[in-house]
Amino acid sequence: MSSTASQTMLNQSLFEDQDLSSQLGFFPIHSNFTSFQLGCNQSLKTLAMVPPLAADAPVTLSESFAQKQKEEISSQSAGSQFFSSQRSTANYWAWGEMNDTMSIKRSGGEDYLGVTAMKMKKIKARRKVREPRFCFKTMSDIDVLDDGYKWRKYGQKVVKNTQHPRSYYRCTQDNCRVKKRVERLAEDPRMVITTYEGRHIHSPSHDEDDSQASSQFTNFFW
DNA sequence: CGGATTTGACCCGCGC
DNA sequence: GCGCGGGTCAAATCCG
Repeated sequence: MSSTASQTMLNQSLFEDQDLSSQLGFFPIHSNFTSFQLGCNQSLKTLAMVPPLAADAPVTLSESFAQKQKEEISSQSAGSQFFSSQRSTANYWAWGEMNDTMSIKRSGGEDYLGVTAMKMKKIKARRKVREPRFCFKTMSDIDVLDDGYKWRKYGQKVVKNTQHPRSYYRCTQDNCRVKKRVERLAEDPRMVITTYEGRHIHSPSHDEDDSQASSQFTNFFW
């Protein structure tokens, strides 16, 4: 329960903090996902890459950097108010477009990715404001993961330099403009990349509508 | 028959 | 200004 709750918090903070300039807090690096990205307007950044394939796999990415970040963040542990203890995960390491606003924190043998602010690339002034986006990678045979919402496909496109098409979906709920796209990673077709854009104005609707008793999965991220 | 999917056309932002 | 490429539209088609 506590785990799910804070995962949801993470998700909400990603979406509500549209300019990504204020504190986003810490979140546990979860074993289900191999990467996180969040975006705003034109910018989409990789926040974290997880994990080594096996728990005992060697850490290949900038351990010294991670150590430095851990030390830095431990001196400003006030940020940990965002999330309390989480279930443990294996020994994952985070990396990404690291800058001084992102860090790794270890607490009780668990790893957290800290995002206190995002350094955005320069964003041109634009009239059209894109919805914030959230994207993750999963290893799955299934392209369209069941996330509790109902989607209608409205397009498919072959993107250059990839052999797998990208599919575009829209939430079927009236007035809900949430979109998602699904594609397979060119370098590793076992990986599915799912990108969500926007925020649902309603709760997940499965066929057998148990809206209140929604499972852990339905509110895992949104 | 109605809703979902397919798919080529169209749109539009961006870089050159 | 032009072409490229990604995103969307919508008519045709599929399917339960």
